[in-house]
Amino acid sequence: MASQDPPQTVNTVSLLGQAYSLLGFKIVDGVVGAGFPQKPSHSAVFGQIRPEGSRLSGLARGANMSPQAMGELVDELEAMQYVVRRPDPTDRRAKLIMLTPKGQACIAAGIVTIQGLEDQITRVLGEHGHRQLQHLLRTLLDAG
Amino acid sequence: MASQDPPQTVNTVSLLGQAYSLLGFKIVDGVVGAGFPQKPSHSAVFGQIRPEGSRLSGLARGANMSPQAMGELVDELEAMQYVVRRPDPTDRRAKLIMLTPKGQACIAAGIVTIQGLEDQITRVLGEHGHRQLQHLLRTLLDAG
DNA sequence: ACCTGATAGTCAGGCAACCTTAGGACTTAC
DNA sequence: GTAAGTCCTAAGGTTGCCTGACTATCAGGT
Repeated sequence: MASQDPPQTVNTVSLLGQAYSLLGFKIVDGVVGAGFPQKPSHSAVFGQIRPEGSRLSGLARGANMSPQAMGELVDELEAMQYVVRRPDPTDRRAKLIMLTPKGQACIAAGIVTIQGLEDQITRVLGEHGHRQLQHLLRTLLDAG
Repeated sequence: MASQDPPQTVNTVSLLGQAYSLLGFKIVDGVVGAGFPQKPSHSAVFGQIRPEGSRLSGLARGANMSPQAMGELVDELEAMQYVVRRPDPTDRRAKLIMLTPKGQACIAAGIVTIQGLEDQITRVLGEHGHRQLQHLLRTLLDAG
């Protein structure tokens, strides 16, 4: 979403978008740079998959997308050997999406990358500023 | 970009993304609600077109996309009579994308909508909080 | 045991918003 | 006056999602 004001009067929404885009790419770059090739959309899986395994439909709901779209993401991650599909012992309709050791290492790299970014934000804004930013954003979201 | 932490430890990037997405949709909703149907991608044009007219290639650079993609957006806006293509008198290779009166009215509605949102943000965060949020985001972006 | 209705996953096809490659019209610099 | 660069367009591909239709399974009532 771009500004509809003259460029110098940048609005809050535009600032939010730029900051998000900047940091989002840095995360993927960091993880890819650590030797775990992936696409941005894959974080919809990595971001919420549980250690005991998650169901496709649950992942889809959590990422707010259709089960079909999530199925495609899982296909790709399975081909890259980050996850496997296993029959769910408690429900023969379902399959559990489970992380392989490689997938676990990828998530670990993601956590390291994100923590590094958070540290970087703290360095730029100061600890107080960083906390304040989070608080302001959360307040904004709660007011929705 | 989803969190790669457990859900309760939401990170800054995720917060930024949510806030951006929330507000971005509100802008388009506001303008559409004011009687100016359009797609979110069209704001890439409305957000930066100049009153004297802009060139396609300039708009494309400003929106960080290919001239071809921008051409398609302009095609759509032209079909909806928000803009017209006129030959640039100073360069016969180029065409100037110019707002029609309807396009100008649409931008005016956009400005009103954004101002309303900014006011809403101020109401939620307080004037001090809003200024602080902008300052923090700008600092973050400058540090790139 | 049987039918009904919901749920889990998959297959097929489609659409939006970008991209790259290629090329024709025109301008500017040497 | 030619070469190189810029402005736009045409054609086709990719990504990331969607809806619709289908099968297998489950859970509830009868």
